[in-house]
Amino acid sequence: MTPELDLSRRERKKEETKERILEAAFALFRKHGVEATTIEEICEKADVAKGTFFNYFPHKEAVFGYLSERWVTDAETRIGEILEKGGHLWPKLRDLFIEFASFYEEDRELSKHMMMEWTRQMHTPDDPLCRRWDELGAHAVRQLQARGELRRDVPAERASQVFGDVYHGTLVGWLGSPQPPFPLKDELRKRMTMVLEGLAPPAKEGK
Amino acid sequence: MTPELDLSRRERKKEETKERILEAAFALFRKHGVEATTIEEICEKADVAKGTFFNYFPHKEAVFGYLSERWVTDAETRIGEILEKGGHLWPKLRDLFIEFASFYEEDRELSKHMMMEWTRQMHTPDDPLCRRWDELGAHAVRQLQARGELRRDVPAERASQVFGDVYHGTLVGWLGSPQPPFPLKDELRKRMTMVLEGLAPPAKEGK
DNA sequence: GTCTAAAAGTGACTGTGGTCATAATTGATC
DNA sequence: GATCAATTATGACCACAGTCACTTTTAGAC
Repeated sequence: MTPELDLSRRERKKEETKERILEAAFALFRKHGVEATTIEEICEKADVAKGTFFNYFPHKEAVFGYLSERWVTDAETRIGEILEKGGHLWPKLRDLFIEFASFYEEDRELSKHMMMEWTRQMHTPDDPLCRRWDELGAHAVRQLQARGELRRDVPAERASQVFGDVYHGTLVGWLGSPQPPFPLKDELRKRMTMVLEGLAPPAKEGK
Repeated sequence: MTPELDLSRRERKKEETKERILEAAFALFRKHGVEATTIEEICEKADVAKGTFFNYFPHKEAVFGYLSERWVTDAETRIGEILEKGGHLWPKLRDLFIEFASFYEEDRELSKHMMMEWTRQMHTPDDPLCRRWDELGAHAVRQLQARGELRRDVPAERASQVFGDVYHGTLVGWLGSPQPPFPLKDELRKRMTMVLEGLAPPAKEGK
């Protein structure tokens, strides 16, 4: 999770400072809420000057980019593992994404802010993280197509975007739904299945 | 567009003030950009005190809620008109939404902020505008189902949400795509068609 | 007209976000 | 060790967002 390997002292210190800021920020967010936490409080807890915070993050909510980054990295790893193995991909991919939803169920408020920040990043042309996410999705869809689990006549990018939109939209809808919210994982499964079935390849006689 | 009908003087003045603030805000947004415009500048141009601004909007970007409101109202009207008439609904609905995309093409920066604000509203439980939007979508889908243009075995709410997610996701993707962006309307048509075809009712022998 | 309560408007005030010139630290070179 | 350039840290500083106690306006009641 923290690849410190063989960095110079300077680089290590930099990592440490960033880590301290992140830890302080999330601890305070969880304790007092995101809105109620000021950057100065984060800095005090992390024992750095205010200016230092801005050397690492352009604004308070940008620390949520760290969560997105971890999220995407995890997804890359887990999807990579699934693609290596044989058998039907779809049920595994679907269940993986449903499993990932646990993260959102854990802390709604934090998740809302992470989502807002993710959306902000989406509005940034050529954001590297969004790029990675897009490529990951397209890659997965190409594999589904290669194994005959998805129609081959739709561009992988488009199909992947549609899946992503539905996944993302469901999460946002859930985060905004009044308490108690609808069952997230169940709804995710149903919507994703709905979309997949619409993109299923034409049935062949055999099997 | 401005239903002044028979309001008391007080109500008329209130409307006027709000209108002045909105006009001033959008004029400045277009001239100097949203970030660069301060609330104080908006107030000066609108000739109101700063406190007055906050009587109408909780923060600067909330003025974009006005655009969303108009957007949804327009959609309600236009969709209502379409539903009243006969014939195939889908091509008309699809073209309507594609036509609505013109709004986003007109001013990308403004659209980004409107989208961000819309997303923020989505995170607010029981936001009345989001409710209206949801109900409108579900209603339209129910009509599609009633006329046999969409499978009847999927809940209208779910299908509507999926359409909404894809529409919204495509717009966000377009707003964040590097210049020159991909052709928005073309992509919208293709993605929406893709989803609809996946939800088409099983073909009957006749026709 | 006067009186009153409620609504709308006001701007001085305050706390925070964010900047930037400067200081301190690092590691490479001699 | 001394010197230097590049990187990182600092906190005084300023502009702005947002609040709130107060003033003004409005629309009835009499």
